[in-house]
Amino acid sequence: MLRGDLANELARRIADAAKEAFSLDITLQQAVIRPSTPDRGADYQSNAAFGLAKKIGISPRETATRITEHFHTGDMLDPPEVSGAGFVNLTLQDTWLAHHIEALATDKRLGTPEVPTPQRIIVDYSGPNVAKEMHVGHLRSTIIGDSLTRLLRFQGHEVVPQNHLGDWGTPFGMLIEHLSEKARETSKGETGNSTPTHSTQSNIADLNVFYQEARQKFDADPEFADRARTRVLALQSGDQKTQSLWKDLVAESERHFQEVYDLLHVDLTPENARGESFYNQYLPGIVAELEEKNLAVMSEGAVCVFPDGFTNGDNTPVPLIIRKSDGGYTYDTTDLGALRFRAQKLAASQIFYVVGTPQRLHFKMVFATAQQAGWLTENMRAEHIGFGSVLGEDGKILRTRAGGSVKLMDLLREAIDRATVILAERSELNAQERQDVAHAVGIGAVKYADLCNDREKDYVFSWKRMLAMEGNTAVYLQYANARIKSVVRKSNSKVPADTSIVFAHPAERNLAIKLSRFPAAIEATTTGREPHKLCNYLYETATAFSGFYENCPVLHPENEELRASRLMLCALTSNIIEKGLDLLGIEAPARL
RNA sequence: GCUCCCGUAGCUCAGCAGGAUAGAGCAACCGCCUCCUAAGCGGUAGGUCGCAGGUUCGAUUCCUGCCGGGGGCGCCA
Repeated sequence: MLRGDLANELARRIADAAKEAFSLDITLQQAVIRPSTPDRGADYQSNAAFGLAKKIGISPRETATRITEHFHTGDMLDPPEVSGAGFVNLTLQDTWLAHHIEALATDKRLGTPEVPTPQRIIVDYSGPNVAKEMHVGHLRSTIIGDSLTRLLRFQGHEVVPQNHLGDWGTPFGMLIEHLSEKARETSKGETGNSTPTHSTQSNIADLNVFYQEARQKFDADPEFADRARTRVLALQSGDQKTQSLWKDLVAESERHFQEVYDLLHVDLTPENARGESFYNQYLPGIVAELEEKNLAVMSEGAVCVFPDGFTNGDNTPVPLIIRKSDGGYTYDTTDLGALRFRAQKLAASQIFYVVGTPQRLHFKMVFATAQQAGWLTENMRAEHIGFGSVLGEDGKILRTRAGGSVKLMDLLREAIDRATVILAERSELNAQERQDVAHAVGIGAVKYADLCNDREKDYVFSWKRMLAMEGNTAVYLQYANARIKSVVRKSNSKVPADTSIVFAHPAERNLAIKLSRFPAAIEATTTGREPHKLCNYLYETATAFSGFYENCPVLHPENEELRASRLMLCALTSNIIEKGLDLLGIEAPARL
């Protein structure tokens, strides 16, 4: 078997042995294959005997022994050994492992199988607000969503990213009114001969300042507030002048978003953007359909859905308000509209929402409602991929010293600046080359620090740790890869395809085992939508490489066979690290 | 009040379809550059896995309760 998790093959053999020994059919799960705990002299172990022993009525140890007696090693494994209370230790044969590595070295997919039935999957991520600068609150959604998109595509799925922009709602009345006034002031101040250029760009140099100005006016000036409210109505009723100003606002914001995405190397474009406003056209229909299906009812003047299974302890049902008593719609309605659109018009079979965990209840209720309405089915699933908050070193939500939200642009620039300083201290590259590398290192550090923690938990943002010269960081991986690249460069030779892998030192075999587990890492990462598992795998692999690098001279070994073998290990390791980093959305410079 | 999540080394985190002596990285201490990038490697020290019960041959992992922290809960999105 070239592609797939080796553990599956081992599980099959354990299952076969169990069948022969006890005439029992067990699943691959029940074979309980795990990578063996280190320093126990085995590559994998099966813990199947413990579960089986009870059914059969003999001791786990005896069960394990019977399994080993019927186990077919083929040329893949050494004879299995029983150990402890009933563990079956499995060790790959060196020659088999060597041939396997040789095959992986020439496999484009590095042993990773494509999914048998590709699906169209919507991934909803990033979702910044128009007329506001992107801030750390958007960081995780953007980074995790991007990585998931890459992972799913690598598996062979068709991914349709959707950037659900916050481009609608009552604040837009005040923003548009403010924009309108600023435009008037500017044109008054300009001299007659100046070309009446499209003025919005200069008017909104800083989106946050712009928003704050509008808010201040709204709070301080009742007449302005009135005009703002009128604007909301004008916007909703499609007033042309108002619509045009709104579009300017959206366009200007999208330019800003694009800058951030470019800096992050996140492949989101305006084509992926469908703002909340897009779904306005469907909202009355959503309410009507839910009423028709007897899912929506009037309650305290509002139209509500009370999906099954959501009560507030005292058995009062929890509502999804889909039309307010004033006739307006809420994000409950919009999310239902977006979901129906994605399921029906975009014909997705899965919809992933990469949104923070505080929204968990909301999505549960939206999905439950969509199920009752028939928009979601067995073959049309939605999944909330929640994530925790970014905390400051004080353990509270990350903020600036002034207490404001941290602008994403500032944060990313600082990451690059800090990387630049570090490179200046120790890089072998010239100033010109260092620029690109500083970008890769700085942005990589931010992304990796985010992705390497359990997605659902909060994590503490620390420059010191993420840009640390040592430890489990993006730089460590990038550095390991750069060293490999350097060796390969200096070898001045291509690795011949007919190279034989030989294990002369334990570090080589140790590395080989890690390399063979790339498919398992991808599998675990995608099924759980947990990028940190890929991070952990890459870190372990890079560590294994460091051990190899310390102990195994590549360019000047004892003989030519070793040189070729080691170069092949180098090349494969580099390919895996680069592919892994790529799936995390992180660049791997050839030199540091 | 109801509800969800979290609590593992001094710090930051893995591990948790129950399984062998609980792993990393920082920080501390001790070593290793006439040799492929020392942003590296090896070693020492550091843990009642919040507390108490329960299920089990076996629990950091599953269940219950408690303590501590955070989030969410009808007209913001």
